[in-house]
Amino acid sequence: MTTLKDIASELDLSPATVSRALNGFPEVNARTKELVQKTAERMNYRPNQFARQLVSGRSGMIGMIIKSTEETYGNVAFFQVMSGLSTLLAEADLDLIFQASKDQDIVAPYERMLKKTSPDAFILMGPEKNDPRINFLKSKDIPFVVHGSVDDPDYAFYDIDNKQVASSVVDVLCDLGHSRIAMINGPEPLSFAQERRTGYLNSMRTHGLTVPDFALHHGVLTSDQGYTSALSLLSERRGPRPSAIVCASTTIADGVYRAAKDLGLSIPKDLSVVAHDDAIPEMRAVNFEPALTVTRSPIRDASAPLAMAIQKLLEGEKPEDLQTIAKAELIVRNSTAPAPKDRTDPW
Amino acid sequence: MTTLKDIASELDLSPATVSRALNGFPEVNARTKELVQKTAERMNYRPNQFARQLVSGRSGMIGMIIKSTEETYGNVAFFQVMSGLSTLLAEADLDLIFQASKDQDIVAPYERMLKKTSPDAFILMGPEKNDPRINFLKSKDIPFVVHGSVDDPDYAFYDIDNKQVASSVVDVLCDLGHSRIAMINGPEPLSFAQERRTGYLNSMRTHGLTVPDFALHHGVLTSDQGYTSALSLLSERRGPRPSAIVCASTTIADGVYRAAKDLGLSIPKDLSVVAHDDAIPEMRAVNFEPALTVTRSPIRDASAPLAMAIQKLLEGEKPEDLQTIAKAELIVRNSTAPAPKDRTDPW
DNA sequence: TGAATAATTTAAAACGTTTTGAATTTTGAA
DNA sequence: TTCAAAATTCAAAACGTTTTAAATTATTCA
Repeated sequence: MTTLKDIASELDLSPATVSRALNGFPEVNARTKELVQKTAERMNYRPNQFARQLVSGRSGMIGMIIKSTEETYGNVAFFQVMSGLSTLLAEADLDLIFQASKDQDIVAPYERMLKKTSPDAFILMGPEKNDPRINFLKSKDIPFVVHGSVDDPDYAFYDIDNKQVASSVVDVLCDLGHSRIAMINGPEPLSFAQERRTGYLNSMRTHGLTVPDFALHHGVLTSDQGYTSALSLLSERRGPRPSAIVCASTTIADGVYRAAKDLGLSIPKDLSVVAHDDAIPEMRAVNFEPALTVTRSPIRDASAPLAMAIQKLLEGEKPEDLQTIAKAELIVRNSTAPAPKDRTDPW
Repeated sequence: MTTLKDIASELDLSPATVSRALNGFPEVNARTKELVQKTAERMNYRPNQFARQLVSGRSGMIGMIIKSTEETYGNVAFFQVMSGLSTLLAEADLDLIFQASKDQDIVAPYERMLKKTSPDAFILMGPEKNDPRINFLKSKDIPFVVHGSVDDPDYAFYDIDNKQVASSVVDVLCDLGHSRIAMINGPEPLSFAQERRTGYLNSMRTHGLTVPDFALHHGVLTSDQGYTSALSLLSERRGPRPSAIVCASTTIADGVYRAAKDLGLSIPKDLSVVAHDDAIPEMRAVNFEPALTVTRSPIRDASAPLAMAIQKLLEGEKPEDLQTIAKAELIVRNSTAPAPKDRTDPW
């Protein structure tokens, strides 16, 4: 291991000058700078990060913690973001520390990581209402960026406009004459699901439509969940069946398609289906039969704004100035059609 | 931030003693030890990891690098291992650094990470024949554990017995009277696929059976890949169709099921199907219709032996002594049956 | 040529631990 | 009591950078 001192004594310079030469400080003579760089190269010098961190107080690491669950969709989505993020951060010489935790106390792994590795910032996924992780990081004054948003946020975040996602879809369906529009939403505690519920309910109300309790389902984003919920919605046990279903994801829509098929219902003749499309590979809305109408916002698009926000935060920018809300794109395909003539009456 | 020195001067001790007291050295007086610990607690002392790393030369981090691709199956599998691993490593106070890389040069991200964060060891997934990453890490003398194995390994690894996976399945099918047994295998360059190919070919030969070129497919582990390959195998364009297909994963099997259905073939009456089951959630072999016969070895089972090997390596144990090969369990369900009477003749 | 100024380099401190080798205190036996 | 041995504590060095404040050298202008 060659050190700064080695180079210094080799060239009869002081470590200070060598340090400055290598870090591109302006006050060092052009000739010496070049000489130092050449020598460092020749002696195969690699700065010791530990020493650097000790004096700078910065680790150059970004923490990312997830609850370890068995839910593939969430993991795939998470992985997409994490992969993109790690690539972008690497360009800024930042590394990602990942931790899956089974801990009941969702703050504990943050404390542990902070003690152990002192990440310079965190990326936090899937915020919930009054999220203790957010409160914790605020109280410790650790910079963080949230994927998602909740509670009138004063922190840095990237999110899609989930209210718009839900309401735009309701608008489209109403224009087609639907009035019994059901929703199979994501997990209740998650903010995106709450936002979409609000958007959905608001838009329904605006159109003068009511929503009975049984028409709004919450659950994990799996095909089976979609199947079960759709079966319950379409069985007519609790009232006339919806003429349209709004799905939280393409996986949910997949289950809805299966249920419709099993019940002998044709999409879109008997039932219109719309979903939000996170653009997870291998669950492509275009490949559905019939092709699925969606609001689309690839989840991997989150990586760039999150990485950007992290870097700006580290440069000292204020969290409030690092909030991004993306609009989702509406793509009408073949899973939506005018409501069946005999089924336009509201609930 | 309270430091060792703060505690020392508070108690009129030397930093050395305080350090030893907190790290449980035996030569420190029991009373002082307790006193120091109490005071550290009271003053909310947190050792500075950077300083610690500087003197110990260890980062306490484990690197994990993956090629960023668009293939969900690979990602889900990877994620399973990584999640389990991070949880287990955390218990040993080790953190996982993750990096997805688009770099053409697959060694480059290792060099970068080594320079930047100096992980104490790496975990390497999906080894290929003559893998340059392995050579690189060996040349730099960095400890590493491989998930998978290749080239008569002299390094630490965890792998399942892939030859056995393939051959046991061929044995079962032969016992059922099958002689035209095709295989839809994983990506050609990956060692597990090569091992399974060898096991499959050997076992076929042992049973006196030949394998025409067109009966052995390589490709990514997706349902669509399974569908396409199965269609080609079952179309009889290149010869009589197989009476049994061996699949590299449950996702492949899913595609095979779809193809059989589309061609009006019944499983297992017309076609037997077997797969290897990594136990990825939401692709459950039991839920197939008919339930899928598999060799089973949950990919998450890799976490524990990998984590263990890492720790032992860091304790100085020799890589050659840290090799684990797990046998897969054969579970016969309803997707296998005796070969159709009129189709027992070999290719 | 000399003074003033600008450009470059330096020595030393700092970051907060761990560890080495020496020094001090305590204990036990004579 | 005294001395050797054991137990405990200490001062200082080491880890390899960055940064501050001072010192040196080079340049410019009169």
